[in-house]
Amino acid sequence: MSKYLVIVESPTKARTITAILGKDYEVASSMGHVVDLPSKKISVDVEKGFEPQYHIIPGKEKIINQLKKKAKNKKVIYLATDPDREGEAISWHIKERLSKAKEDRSFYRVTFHEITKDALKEAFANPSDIDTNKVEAQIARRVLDRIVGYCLSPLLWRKIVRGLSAGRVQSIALKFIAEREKEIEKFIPKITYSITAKFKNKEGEFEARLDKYKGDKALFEEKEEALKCIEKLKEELFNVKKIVKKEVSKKPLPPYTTSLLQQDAFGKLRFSSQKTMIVAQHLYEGTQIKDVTVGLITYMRTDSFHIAPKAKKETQKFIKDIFGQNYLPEKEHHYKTKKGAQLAHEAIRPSSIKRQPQELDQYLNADESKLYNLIWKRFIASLMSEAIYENTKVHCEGKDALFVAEGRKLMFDGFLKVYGKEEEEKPPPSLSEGQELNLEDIKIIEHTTKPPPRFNDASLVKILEEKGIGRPSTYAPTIFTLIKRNYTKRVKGSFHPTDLGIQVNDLLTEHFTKIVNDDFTAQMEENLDKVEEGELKWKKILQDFYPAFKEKVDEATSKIKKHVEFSEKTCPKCQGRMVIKWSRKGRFLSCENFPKCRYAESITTGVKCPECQEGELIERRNKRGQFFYGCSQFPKCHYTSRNLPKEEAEKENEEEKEEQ
DNA sequence: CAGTGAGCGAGCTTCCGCTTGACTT
Repeated sequence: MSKYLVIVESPTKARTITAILGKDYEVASSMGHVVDLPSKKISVDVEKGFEPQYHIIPGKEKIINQLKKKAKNKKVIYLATDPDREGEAISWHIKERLSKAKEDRSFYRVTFHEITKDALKEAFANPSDIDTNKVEAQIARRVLDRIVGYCLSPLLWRKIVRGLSAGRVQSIALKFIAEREKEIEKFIPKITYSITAKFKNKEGEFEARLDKYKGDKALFEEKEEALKCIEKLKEELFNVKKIVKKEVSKKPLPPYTTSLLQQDAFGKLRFSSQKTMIVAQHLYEGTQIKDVTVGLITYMRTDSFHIAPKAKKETQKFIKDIFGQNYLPEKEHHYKTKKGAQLAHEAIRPSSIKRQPQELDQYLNADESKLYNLIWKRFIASLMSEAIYENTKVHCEGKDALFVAEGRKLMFDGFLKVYGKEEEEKPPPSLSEGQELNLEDIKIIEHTTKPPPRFNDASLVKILEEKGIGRPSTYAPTIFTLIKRNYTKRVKGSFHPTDLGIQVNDLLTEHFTKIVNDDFTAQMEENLDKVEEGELKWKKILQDFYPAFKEKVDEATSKIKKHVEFSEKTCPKCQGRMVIKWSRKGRFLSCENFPKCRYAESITTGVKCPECQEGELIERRNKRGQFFYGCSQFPKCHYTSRNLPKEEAEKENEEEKEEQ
C-alpha cells in the first residue's frame, strides 16, 4: 500500500513519475483543470467584487471521485501539477475539493521542470505551500476573459446574428486576418527598375548589379531613366576597384517550442496547426517498440527552450561520436526565451537522440515519421556548431557608376549537416584589384512591389506568439474557432476573412478598440505579474477594467442598429419585405412586420428535388443542430442530402481539377 | 456508418486555458 498520493496533470507524466518514485508513491492525474466557471452563465458577480462562482467541470466528477478515493488512506498528498499559473490554480482547486473530507491530511505543493530522478528528489525534499499570489493571478485572468467573452458575444448575437463569439484572443486573431485583407485590397503595386550587367575578363564572366549611379541609389521609377542610364553606361570603362572577402557564420535555429513546431510543420509538411498537434501527441504518448511503449518526444505544449542537462549531454556526445568534435560549438548557443513565457516544460525534443528517424520508420505512420524527423533534426542541429560562409563582394567602378557582384561559399557546414539548406551563391571568378573589365551585356530588371501575404497557420501562430496572445495549448483551437464561426476560410492554406468576419471585426474595432489592440494582452500580463509578486490585488485589475468596458458595451448596445438581412421576396399577405430570422431549427423567412403580420416560410435553395422533381430543397436542421437538405414536398417526398446535389457536383469537379 | 424533419416568434448561443478520451442507432 502506497503511503503518499502525488497528483499531476497528465496520465503520461503520471506513468513516468511512478517509475521513478517507486512503491511508496501512488501517482494520479487530473487531466488538466477539474473546476471552472460554468459555461451556461457568466458566473462572475460583477456587483460584489468579481467573485467567481465555480463548479466541477461536467464530466470531471469522475476524476474528482477517483482522486478522493485514492486520497482516502493517505496522510500526505503532493500536488505536483505544472509549475506555472494554470498549474498552481489546478492544484488549488484540487486541494479545495479533497480537503472537504473529514480525514486529517496534509497537502504539499511540489514543482519540477524536468522529470528526472534528481529533479524529483530535489522537489520532494523541498515541498511548499500553494502560492496564493499565483492562484490569484490565474483567477484575474480567468475572470477577465469570462467578462470580455460573455459580454461581447451576446452583443454580437443581438446586433448581427446568433451564435457568434468574441474574446480577448480570438478577436485579435480575427483582426489580423481582416486588416490584412484590407491592406491587400487597397494595395497599389509600384514598379521600379534596376540594372544588371554582365562583365567579362580572361578568367570568365559574372553578373553584377548597379548599386550607385552618380552617387545615388540606382533604382529608377521610370523606365526611360533606366534606358538613358544604360546608354551612358555603355560608354564607360570599368575596372575592379575592390574585392572584399568576409567570413560570416550562421547560427542554428533554437529547438522547437509549440509555436515554432507548428510554423515549421506548416512550412515544410503543410500540416495545419491542429494536425501538427494531433501527430505530436501520438509521438509524445509513444508507440510500441520491441515490446515496450516509449514516449518518443517530450511534451508538445511548451514555450520554453530549456533542455534537461542529461539530454543535452547525451546529444553532445552523440554529435561528437557521429560527426566529430568540430561539430560541437566552442561555446554553447544561448536561445533567448520570449518574455512572458511560463517555462513549465522543456523544449520539444526526442526523448532520446539515439532513436534515429530512419530506425523508427517501421513503427510509425507516414505523418508521424515526417514530424519526428523534423523534431529530431531541429533538436540535434540546435546543439551543433555554426555554419561558416565566405562572402565575397566585388566593386566594379566606372566614371559615374558602381556595380557590385556578390557570392558566398560554404566553408564549413556545421549544423547544416542535419538541418537546413546550404545557401550557396556562385562567387565571381578570381579577379584582382585594378583589373580592367569588358561590359558584355547590360539589361533592365523590372521589380513590382507585392501586397503583404495573407496569414496562414504558420504566420498567424507566429504573430500571436510574438504579441504574447494565447498560449501553446490554444493556438490550434483559436484557429479552429475562427473557422467554425465562419469568420474566415482556408483557401489553399491561407486565411481569407468572410463577409461575416469583416463585419464582426469592424464592429469590434470601432467600439472596442482597446480590447482588440495588440498590447491589451501584454498589459494584462504585466498586471498579472504584479499580482504574482504580491504588489497588486487581483480584484484591482478588474476594478480598473470593468467600469469603462461596461460603458462601452452599453454604448454599443444603444448605438448600433441591428443588422437585418433582407431577402429578395415580399410578403404575399401584406407586401412587407421578407427578412431572414433564426429559430432553434435554423433560418427561416419572416415578414418584416412581425408580429402584426405572422406570415413565414422556409428558405429554399432554388435547387429542384432530384427525386420528385416537384419540390425544392430546403435547408433544415436535425435534433442535434446539424444542417441537411430536405424536399419542400415533405412528407410526400422523403429525399434528404447532406450537401446540395449541385454543390456536390461542383466539389467533385474541383477535386478533379486539383488532381490534374 | 448514416440518418436527420412536419412549423418556426422561445430559449438558446459565448470566453481562455489545462488535459485526454469519445456519446447514438
